[in-house]
Amino acid sequence: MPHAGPVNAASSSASASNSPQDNRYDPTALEQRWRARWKDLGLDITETDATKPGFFALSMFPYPSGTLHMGHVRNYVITDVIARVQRMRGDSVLHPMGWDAFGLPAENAAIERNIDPGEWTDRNIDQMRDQLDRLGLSIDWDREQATCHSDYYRWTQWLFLELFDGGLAYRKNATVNWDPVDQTVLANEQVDAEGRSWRSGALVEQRQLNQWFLRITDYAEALLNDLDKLKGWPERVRTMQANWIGRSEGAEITFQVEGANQESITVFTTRPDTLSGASYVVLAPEHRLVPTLTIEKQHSSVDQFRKRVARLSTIERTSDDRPKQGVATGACVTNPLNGERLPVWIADYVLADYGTGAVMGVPAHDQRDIQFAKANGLPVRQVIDAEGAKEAIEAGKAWTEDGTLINSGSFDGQPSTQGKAAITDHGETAGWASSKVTYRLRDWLISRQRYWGCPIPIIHCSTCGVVPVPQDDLPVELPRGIDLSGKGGSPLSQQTDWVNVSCPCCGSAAQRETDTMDTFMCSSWYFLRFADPHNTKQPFSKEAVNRWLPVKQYVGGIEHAILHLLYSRFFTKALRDRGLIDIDEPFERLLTQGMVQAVTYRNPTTGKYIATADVSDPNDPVDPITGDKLDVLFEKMSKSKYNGVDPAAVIDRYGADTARMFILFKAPPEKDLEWDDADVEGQFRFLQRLWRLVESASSTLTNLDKTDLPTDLTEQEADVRRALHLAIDAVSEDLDDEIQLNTAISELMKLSNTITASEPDRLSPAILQEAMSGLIRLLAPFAPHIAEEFWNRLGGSGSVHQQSWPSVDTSALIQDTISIVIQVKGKVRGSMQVPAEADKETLESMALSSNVAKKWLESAQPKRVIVVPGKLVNLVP
RNA sequence: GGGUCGCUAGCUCAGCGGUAGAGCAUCCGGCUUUUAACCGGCUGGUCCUGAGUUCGAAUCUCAGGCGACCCA
Repeated sequence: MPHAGPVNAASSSASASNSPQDNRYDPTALEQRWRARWKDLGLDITETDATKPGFFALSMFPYPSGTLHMGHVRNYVITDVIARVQRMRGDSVLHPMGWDAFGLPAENAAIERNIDPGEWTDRNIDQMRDQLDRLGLSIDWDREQATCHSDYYRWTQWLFLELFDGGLAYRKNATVNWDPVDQTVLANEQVDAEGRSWRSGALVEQRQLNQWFLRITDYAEALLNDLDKLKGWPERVRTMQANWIGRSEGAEITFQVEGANQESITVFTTRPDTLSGASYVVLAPEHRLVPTLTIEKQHSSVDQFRKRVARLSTIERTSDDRPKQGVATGACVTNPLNGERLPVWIADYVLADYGTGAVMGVPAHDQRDIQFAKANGLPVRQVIDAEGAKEAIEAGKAWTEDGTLINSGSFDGQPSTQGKAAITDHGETAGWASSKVTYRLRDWLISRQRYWGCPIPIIHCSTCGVVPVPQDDLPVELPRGIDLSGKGGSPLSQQTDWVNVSCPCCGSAAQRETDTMDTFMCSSWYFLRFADPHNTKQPFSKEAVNRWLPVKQYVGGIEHAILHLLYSRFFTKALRDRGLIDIDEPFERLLTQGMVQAVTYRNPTTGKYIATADVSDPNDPVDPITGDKLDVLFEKMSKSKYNGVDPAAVIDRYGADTARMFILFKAPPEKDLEWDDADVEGQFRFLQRLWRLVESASSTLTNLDKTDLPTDLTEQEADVRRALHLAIDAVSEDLDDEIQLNTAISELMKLSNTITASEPDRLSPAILQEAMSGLIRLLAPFAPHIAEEFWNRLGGSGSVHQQSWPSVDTSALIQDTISIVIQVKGKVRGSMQVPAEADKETLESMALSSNVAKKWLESAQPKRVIVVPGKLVNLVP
């Protein structure tokens, strides 16, 4: 902040009652006072009145890092406005908060500073709860949950066992993503497009390990199809999920391997219509047949190649702009359609766990195949013809569009779209093909080789095998007070006292599972627990879930478009199939809020960021050391870019209401928001203007009770009423469907401008009462503290937050006389005042006799007159 | 390469066939011992470009440009 704040700290002795001498806006004292009052009144406690409609407003719960940042503030304030409005609209609102409290930062803090991760986390939770509280969020803290507390995670374990019982949790040996920095495996969703860990940013390696998975692929079809039901979700999130699931229709085709052994290779292809154009078959280097098929002479080059590929990430292997590499195995197969001999290669761009781990190479009609064929001297044969196809292929570009089959024997002349089914059917009859649907989605790898997570409730017994911990023995508590090094395998495996148990089945010596669960497991069901937070018999009752779920409005960051949102949808469907709940989608409406950004200064030569404080002239920023001109950018707030703004500092200076108003006004919720100190000041000034308006109104008003409106309104009074009801209409509109909190606030500004301009002391008390009562109620969800103060100063009864949302009186919108535009040939040339109910004929004759017509038509009769009642008259000469 | 979204005042955004609008900033004045704060007022627009539809286009259509995001 560049200069001292405007807040007068000396007047903080205000009491909860109206005090006339207290005429400065002092947010700090005022906000504390009202929050204490609300707490006493229990305003934020969830109503249990089952006759009211239930409304579940939920923010994505945070990781308790200990410090609240602006992104959190934006997230929770948006949800809070929605929750408060919905309460005023008469719903019973559930607005809870919790902590996604397992995870690596706690463990790393423990390793670096020798602090117990549990204590560290609890301390952070206390700090963050205090910080959140200062924002004036109407959160029901009685329902708070922390995923790292055993009264929560015992139910995470219980649900794991449910999934295990249903065959949805299983263990397998697989090639998995290994994060070398965090020393643990990761799910596919947790590796970004560049092959980096979503948390540590480290390049992920591949390892062969025995791990726990959840069978999310069983739900691939349902997760894809039900996206259509999610009308309240942003289109792009649905598209991202659909792409991630990656359904593709095609066929499996079996090629017989030549020679003595009876082996065959099955490939998956989405283009069975191009089978005649196959000029080779490629196996993933990891494919199980590679050792058997490779001929003697090729052994060493194949082995070398396999070792080299093992070091590459999936991204590196499949990226389009990288040359495709491979080696021949020396084996050959027969094309079942035309009997041709095709060589078998292995190549980096074929992945073992996608499809069958083998593909047919059709260079003319697949871009990666043509690159591979060109690099390795393999033939290219066109089998689909269309305008421009031949030329494209000759230019080295695969023709992937539809066309007509050629060079395909009896299938020649068929459209390729029909050819797909025709060739698959033919192969099905002959026994070498079958139609098949595959997905890009893989099963969810949930094992983590870390300490601070939910223990997987499994016991390994040498006689009984994998044995679930009996549900009555839950929770399997994490051992506390252990030594964490951060090196070498799962920390739990070194806790011999904890690991060694007797088998629940046979009683012989056995060992606990020492991996913990992916923290996304904990967050995949927390919304259900909020419905029934204190249940000690089960994770939640069906009745409670039916009362509150699905979440009516979910608010959070776009970064979870796939991760958390896909996992939670899967959990919901799996738990429904286990009979535990009745809903099949957890989140009815989703709002993905944009980032909070702030200005950064970067030296384009060195690439280094310069702190704002070190930039002497923001209009001409130069590097204080090198003197280079700096680039000015807006980027997400972060420590490394020196552009973070601490919410606590803003609240200290301006109060929570200003912070809320700013963050809501500055950009629509879905868009990125650029922090600007000047605009924060602007919001503070707006609240001060309201303060003065209330001051001046208080001389007229002694209470806000509704009284009868006068029958004859002055023009000014009619204007005020119209402004009020227009504002009610506009703000209400902004809260439905597409949530536009920024424009809602600008409507409040317009309304307050109109009331102020009309000189409140000249309005009759009933008009002023209606206007002020309406304005304050509209303001209440956005700036809850100051609105409460206003409500009380003007003698309103009870709390403003217990009032009903104002409703529109359409009669107030009607005007006696309105302004009508006169156009000549579509150009606006003037206007006239007419009675609101004037009909077309009247309007036409009035327009024709107007000065405007005389001036622009020059006494000529117009050929055509277009009259739009209430809007305009257009004279066309 | 494909898809989605966007381009309106210096900035952030409304408006989505019928007179281009808010907030902030700028500028000028008032108040003030000064600074800050506050008050009042005025500016400010090829609505990205081009073509089309229409009596009339920021708004609808097409083409292009630029930018963001997602996918390949």
